[in-house]
Amino acid sequence: MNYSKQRELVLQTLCENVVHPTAEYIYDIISKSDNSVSLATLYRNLNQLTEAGKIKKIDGLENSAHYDHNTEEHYHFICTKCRKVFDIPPDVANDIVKNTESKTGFVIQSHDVIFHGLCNDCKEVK
Amino acid sequence: MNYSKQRELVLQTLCENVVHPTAEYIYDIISKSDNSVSLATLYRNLNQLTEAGKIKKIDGLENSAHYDHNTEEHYHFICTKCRKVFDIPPDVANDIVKNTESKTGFVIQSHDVIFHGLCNDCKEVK
DNA sequence: CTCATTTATGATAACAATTCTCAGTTTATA
DNA sequence: TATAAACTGAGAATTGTTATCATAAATGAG
Repeated sequence: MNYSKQRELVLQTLCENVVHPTAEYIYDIISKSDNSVSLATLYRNLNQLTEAGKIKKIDGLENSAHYDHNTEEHYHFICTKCRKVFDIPPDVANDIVKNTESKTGFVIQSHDVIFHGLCNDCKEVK
Repeated sequence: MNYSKQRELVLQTLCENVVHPTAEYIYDIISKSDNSVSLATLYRNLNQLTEAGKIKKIDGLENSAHYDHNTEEHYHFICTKCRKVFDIPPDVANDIVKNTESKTGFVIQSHDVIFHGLCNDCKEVK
C-alpha cells in the first residue's frame, strides 16, 4: 500500500471522531474542510484500511456500514431512540469464543456483538 | 394482518429451508414452483412477518439480509469459506445481557451475535 | 349472499449504498 | 529521472430494497 494524501485524511478524520461514522458522515466532514476526497476514493480507502486491519467496519447497524478507528476487541450498542452508537467492553461475554469453539468444533476467526436498546439519556424520557 | 396465499407461501418456504435464506433465494425457490410471488410482495411479506415476530431478520451477514424461521434466541455463525450459516445456541454467552445492562445502565431490547470462521467441513481442507 | 371497506398484489419506477471503469496523476524504485 | 505500480476523480453501473399505483382478493356487517 502506497502513501496517499487522501487515505491519510480519511484515517485521520475517522480517528478524530469518537462517534462511529458512516461513509457519508466522513464524506461530509472532509467536504467541509479545505481538502476533499471523492466518494469512490473514500469507499476504496475505507475498504483498504479495513482490509489492512487499521480500522474496523461495523455491519448490521441500520442500512449503511459504520467505521471504527478502535481495532481492539469490543462490541457495540445502538440506541433505538437517538441512534447513537456506544462501545461495549468485551468482558461482558468472557468465554464466548472458547465456549462456541468447544461446543461446535468450528474455528472462529472473528465475532461481532450488537446490542439494541435505550441508552442512559433516552431511557429516562418516556 | 389478513390471510394471503402469497404470505402463506413465503412463510412455508422459509420454514422448509433449514438454511438461512436471503430474499433472493426464497424468490428463486418459489419461482421454480407452480405458484409465484412478485419480488415486491416477497419483501413486503418478509418485513411484515418480521414485524409480527413470526420470523427473524438476520443483518450483518454479507450484503443482503437473511431470514430465519427460528425465532427463539440464538446466534449465527457464517463460514468464511462455504458461506453456509449455522445456528449457535445462546448459552455460549450466558449472562451477556445482564452483564451489559449492569455495566452500562442501558436497557437492552435485543442483541445479535455473529461469528465468522471455518465450519467443520471447511476447516479440514487446507 | 352482496356490497363496502380494508388489505394485499404485481409490475415497475425509484432509491440508497456501494462498487466499477477508465483516463489521467502520484508515488515508489531502479 | 524514467518506468512500473498504485492511486485518483467523475460518473456510470450494480445490488438490494422500498415506494407507487391501479387492480384484485379478503373480511365482515347487513
